[in-house]
Amino acid sequence: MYSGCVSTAERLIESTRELLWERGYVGTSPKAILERAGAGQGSMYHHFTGKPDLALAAIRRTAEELRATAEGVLDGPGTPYERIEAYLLRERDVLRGCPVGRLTMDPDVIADDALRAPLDETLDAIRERLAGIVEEGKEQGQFGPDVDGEAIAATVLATVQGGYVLARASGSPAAFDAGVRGLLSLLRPHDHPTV
Amino acid sequence: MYSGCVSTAERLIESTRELLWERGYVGTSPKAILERAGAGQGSMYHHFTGKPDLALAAIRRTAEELRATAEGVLDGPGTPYERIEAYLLRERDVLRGCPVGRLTMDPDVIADDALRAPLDETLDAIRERLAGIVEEGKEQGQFGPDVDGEAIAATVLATVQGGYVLARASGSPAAFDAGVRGLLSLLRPHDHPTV
DNA sequence: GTCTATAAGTGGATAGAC
DNA sequence: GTCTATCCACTTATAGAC
Repeated sequence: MYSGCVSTAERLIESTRELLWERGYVGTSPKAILERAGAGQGSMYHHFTGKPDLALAAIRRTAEELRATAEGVLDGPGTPYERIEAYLLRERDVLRGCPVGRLTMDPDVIADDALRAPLDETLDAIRERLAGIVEEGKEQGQFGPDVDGEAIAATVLATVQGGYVLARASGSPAAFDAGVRGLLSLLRPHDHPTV
Repeated sequence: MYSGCVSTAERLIESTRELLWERGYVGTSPKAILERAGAGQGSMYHHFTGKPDLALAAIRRTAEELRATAEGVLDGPGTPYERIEAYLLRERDVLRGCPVGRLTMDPDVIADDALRAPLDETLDAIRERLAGIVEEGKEQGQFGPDVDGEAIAATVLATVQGGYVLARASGSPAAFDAGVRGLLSLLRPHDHPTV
């Protein structure tokens, strides 16, 4: 049960965030949220219009938080390669999966544009930021002149999201780490033949 | 509603496979399965002990089918690079996601070793097959001597699984295609500096 | 084998007391 | 604002008729 010296609405949102991460949207009931938040039915329907409304608030916050974390690493110090490496190697609770990515497998989230929007915006923003870094690396000669920033950015993000899938299937973070290691070996700067 | 000239048990399994793909395990109710299969409660509990038992049969079949499809492409003709390319470019209904991969986000599947096992076995088999192909490519000089087959295999599989995530978030297959394109550009054979 | 009937519990939401 | 009571449909399963 979520506890802390905060408002009921706040506790409801935080409880929902936890449950959405653990069980997804379909797997999360108002009852479970209320139990964890230590609140009654009335509180929830006073602050929110219903489950979708509360979930929207929770998803928005989770998406913003993930975006801030990712951009914090990507805007850090180092060469373009080093920043992508830092992003790929940053500490993650791999077996929990990505709190944003996992929601894309939720039919009720994907069916609702309002619920899907925060996922799209966050993943897209990270992708754009990665693409810019790759282009930077190209200009500096760290990556070959023939690489496509947008494409590589999608590959990097997909490797992370897919790494979670492989890890959860096997019950071990090893597959995630292997995928990241493989990608880094492919990205690692070496002499580029001038097209 | 699923129809066809087959046994009731068969229709139940096929209906479950469809629903598990569309809505996951938590989002699939016996009632929905029975409606689609055109069967009554009694039929289901006659052939299976309950929802988990029926889901297990469905998941096993889906996992085997995916494995056969993937290995069919990977064991096809062509150089190692071409076979990996064929795997990455094979026709997919991208926005539906991977029928196996999506189940890894289902808490009740991951919590049950019997339900999780088929996912693990299938993804692991594809990974092993990919790793072997990369090693083959190394021997033939198509890939550099420093690449790690196991790691690259995980990267390839993760890019596919993560591509589904990005595509579903954006509501378009474009991100999947971009990720694959980026990966292929990184894998494409070129002159390798001898370590 | 397949059907309907039944049942205890949950899902999601409303009403009204305090 | 928060609580409890109430509601109806759904979930999962069992019982027993045909």
